[in-house]
Amino acid sequence: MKLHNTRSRKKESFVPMKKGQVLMYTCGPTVHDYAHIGNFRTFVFQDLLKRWLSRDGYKVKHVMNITDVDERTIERAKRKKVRLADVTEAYEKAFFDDLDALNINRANVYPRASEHIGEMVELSEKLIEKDSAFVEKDGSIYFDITKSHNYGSLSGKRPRDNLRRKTKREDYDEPAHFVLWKPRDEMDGMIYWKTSLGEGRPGWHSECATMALKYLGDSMDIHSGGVDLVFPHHENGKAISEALTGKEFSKYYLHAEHLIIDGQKMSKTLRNHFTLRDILKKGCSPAAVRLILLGTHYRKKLNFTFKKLDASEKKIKRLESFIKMLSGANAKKNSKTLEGDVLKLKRDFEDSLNNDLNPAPALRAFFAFIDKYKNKDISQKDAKRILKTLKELDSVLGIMRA
RNA sequence: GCCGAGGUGACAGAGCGGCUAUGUGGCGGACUGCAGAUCCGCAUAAGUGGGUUCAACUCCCGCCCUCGGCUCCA
Repeated sequence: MKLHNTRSRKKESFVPMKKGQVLMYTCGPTVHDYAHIGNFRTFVFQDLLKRWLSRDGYKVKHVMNITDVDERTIERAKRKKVRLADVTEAYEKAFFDDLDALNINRANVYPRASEHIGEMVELSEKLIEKDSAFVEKDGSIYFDITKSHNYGSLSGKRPRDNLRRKTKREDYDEPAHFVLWKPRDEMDGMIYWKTSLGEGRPGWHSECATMALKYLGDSMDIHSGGVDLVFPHHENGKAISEALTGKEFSKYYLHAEHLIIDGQKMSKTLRNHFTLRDILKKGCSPAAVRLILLGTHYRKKLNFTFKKLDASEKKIKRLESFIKMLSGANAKKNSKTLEGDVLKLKRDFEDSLNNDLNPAPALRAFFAFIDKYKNKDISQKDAKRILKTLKELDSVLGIMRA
């Protein structure tokens, strides 16, 4: 199986650290609001990856964090004048409901940032000890990127490149040290923790490094998220972890391109910012949404349109009516071509997904197979064989109703 | 300034060095009391200039154009 590694910018053969086992960490939602359809593009891609690895015989240990302490969650709680937990618990629940709707398999662990404050404090202290971090006058703790020998190697960015751009402005501050710990701030209201570092709260980048270390150990096989996380989030998480352990943070980095709506970037001002709920309210099936999110290769921008949703809906209906038809199959003769077609379907399906999880040829093979048999008289025996095959492949696609 | 993606028929969107992609829409037909669904058939293609080749939409080079990222972000 080949996967595109962001770090090398090449497709590489996938070989996990330990045979038969995959350790995977994916960046989860910030529970300040309902997750939008673009978030789910990434999560569905990761689900496909996980399902494919599982089918390939790997035992996958998957950790996905829940970011429940950050500017946005705090902002939301302040505006609604409720406790932080009231906001984050509600949206976390909504997130899991949405995962179920899209038939996304659960991770093994969903650690919350708020429950790992102690570990993040410890991490900051260790980094100070190692001289990889420093304390500012106001009590902030920054990671010193000049101490990281390969900072920028994941994203391909050299801090110098930004220097030129930034110097055009006044607020230029180089190098781009990033914050590990923020001292208590008036803006945060009552949200802070009393720790050995003083009162404050953690910075976002500490979170993934800390929880990955705790639940997966010093190194993992796959770290994944949306492209926007390549820099700075994953670059920083990598720098933190590697400064601490001296070991490679992750062997592979997989990043999903963004979803756009009608050719435009999703944004609230353009009023094209959709949550999964918004879309399902229009009456389409969750399976059709999943099929759209699945259908475009993860490294290409996915152009989401309602026209496409209609086409997707029709495809799901075609699949469902075919399955219904199978239950009534009672032809006398068995098909002579079926066995060969099943083998070809499986082979095409596997070749396609083994090639950096390319879904298009796999889906094409899947639906072409259905189209070939939907108008044929099928025996009961053949119907069983067909259904078994479709179900087997759907353990990866997840678009059939159970 | 730096890094990256892409230009295929009305639209969306694949694969492939020679063989009809496919879907939506359109057109013609079948079926149906009408509609819908379904089925059969038809049309429309490869930004631009060169190169490699017996053969290029597919490989190589130049040009044009579009788009994305560069410490809020999946």
